[in-house]
Amino acid sequence: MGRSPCCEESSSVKKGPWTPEEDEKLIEYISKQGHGSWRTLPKRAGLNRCGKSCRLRWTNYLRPDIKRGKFTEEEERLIINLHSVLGNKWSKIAAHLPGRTDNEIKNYWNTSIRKKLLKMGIDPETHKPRTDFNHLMNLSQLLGMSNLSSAMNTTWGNNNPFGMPADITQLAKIQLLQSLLQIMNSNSFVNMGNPNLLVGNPNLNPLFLNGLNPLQPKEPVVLSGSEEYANHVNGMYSQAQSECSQHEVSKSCADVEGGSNPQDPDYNKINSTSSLENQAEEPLPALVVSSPRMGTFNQMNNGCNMAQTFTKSPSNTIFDDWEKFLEDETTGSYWKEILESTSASPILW
DNA sequence: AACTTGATCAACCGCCAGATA
DNA sequence: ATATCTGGCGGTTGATCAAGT
Repeated sequence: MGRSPCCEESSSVKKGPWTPEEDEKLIEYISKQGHGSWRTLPKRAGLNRCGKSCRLRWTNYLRPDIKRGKFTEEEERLIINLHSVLGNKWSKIAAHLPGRTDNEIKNYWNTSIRKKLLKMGIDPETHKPRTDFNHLMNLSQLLGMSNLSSAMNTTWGNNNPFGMPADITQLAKIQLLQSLLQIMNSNSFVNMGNPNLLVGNPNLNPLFLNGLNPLQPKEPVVLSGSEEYANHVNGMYSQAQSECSQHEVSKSCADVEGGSNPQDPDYNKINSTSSLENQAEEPLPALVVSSPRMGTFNQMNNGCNMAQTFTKSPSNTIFDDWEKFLEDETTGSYWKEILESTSASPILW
């Protein structure tokens, strides 16, 4: 069976933006008669529109309880939170945000949140760190440019036409580090569940959480762009996890469309061990950089043959960038210090 | 001022599942 | 049991606007 037409085949119903007059007609009709059958509504209301179009206009725009304006931080957090549990079930997510429509939430996700998460190296579909090589290659190329830029600076000084802002360079380095570690995490090289990893070793402390720039220790980090958002999202995730442990998500999800419903396909997912609760067992790595270890790095390199799977960037692989990065005089001493001190401490990962 | 680019969002399209004949 | 209808949903498109060049 093919798709059934939502409107009379013969009718030349109007499409496109609604006029104020049409809105008025629709509001007046529904407020007096209720919508009844959407299919027959347009005729009854004197509208030359498809029933589907009327329903959409009403539910997404004209309904009296629609909330307008920017999404609040609280709403944004809730959306990310719910999306991690429900996925692209916009209507179910919308059920938790009074006055917000599924369409609005979907748009907001696609235009804003999704991009922010991607920028942060988080896969918006899985809510886990991205490990795709394209992302790494982009960082690698950025890093390559920064290396070139440094070289040019050395040669040309302030007249370097390829000069890149220092914070961009550092951001690229940070993100590259983060991505590499995320790959290691996803390949079980790192036991992120081990609290010692982040807490036990002072050098392995989350590098951003203490507000210090790992590349320039003792200097406060000037948060801008994605770093700022990283902290923001970090907050969201940690709060989401804590809320989840307080059953907020389970509770709110169970309330979807009139309460906990064991027949709801999402019921088990939501009410048993929710994915967020699973994350509590297998917590999401914080959006921070742990310090690198050459031992593990080699292990990764050998164990996965990852370097072989990389296509070479025009100048080098990310491992070459890594090497350059570690050799970089401006950052080298700090990282060498970390490497030395961590190699002396028990292997945590 | 003109043009380009990117972001936003209302609206449409097509599929699906449940209801009904 | 099957065909058809209907409402709902998620994905996508395109118009509009703002910011940048």
